Amino acid sequence: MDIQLKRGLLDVCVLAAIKDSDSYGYKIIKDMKPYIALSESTLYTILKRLELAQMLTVRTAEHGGRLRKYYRITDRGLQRIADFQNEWNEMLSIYRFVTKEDAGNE
Amino acid sequence: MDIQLKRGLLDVCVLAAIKDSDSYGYKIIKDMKPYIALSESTLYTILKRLELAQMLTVRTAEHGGRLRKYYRITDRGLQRIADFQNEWNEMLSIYRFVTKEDAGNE
DNA sequence: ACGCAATACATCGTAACACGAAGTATACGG
DNA sequence: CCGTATACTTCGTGTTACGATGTATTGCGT
Repeated sequence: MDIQLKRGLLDVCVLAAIKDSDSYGYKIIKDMKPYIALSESTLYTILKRLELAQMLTVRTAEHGGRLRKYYRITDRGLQRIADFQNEWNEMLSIYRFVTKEDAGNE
Repeated sequence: MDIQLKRGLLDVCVLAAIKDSDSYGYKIIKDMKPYIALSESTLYTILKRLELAQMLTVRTAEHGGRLRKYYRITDRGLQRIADFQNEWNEMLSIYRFVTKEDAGNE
């Protein structure tokens, strides 16, 4: 998928990936992979950005003798997902603009 | 609309704006405005990029004693629009991933 | 015991890109 | 003659996705 198109989707996708239950970096990448692939460096950048925007909180916990960072979505993060649904409607209107046939063309 | 979300849409929108008949900068901006707003500096950057990618051709013509650059879409540009329809399907699947309710939540 | 893949997170430099600001120049209405 | 619309251009900046690279631990096969 085109990298430019991904840009607006990635943040929301990461939020969606932790929406139902806390998750951590490696798992988020795996969960998102079937829908949208992203590299580790990208993910951790996004997670930091979302934390800064207070759309998620971080908690460090031990798992199998190793430290993991668990991410939990906040109300603000949930709101971001809700906002995305509105943006989707705008995108739909743009989609129709792009794909509309010339009048009298068919 | 979120700037990141716009990024993947702008190129295709500009192509769509000149698809049915040749157009020029100022008019393209006006035609797109109801769907997606963009500044002049952005538009001319995009037009240059699309020309480089051979998705449109440029022709300078006089109009009312003033020079105008008219842009015409090429086959490659039309193909880009067709490709966008496939990308849209990918986006739809991402949209469903983002907005799906937790199983057993309702 | 040793190596190697998988797990897990972090940092750095780069290139693409949208935008505001500012500039240039002409047409036209009041 | 002045302001607004038209029309295109250039420059600097901030955001961002990514590859490359590094660090460290677990667990499995042999």
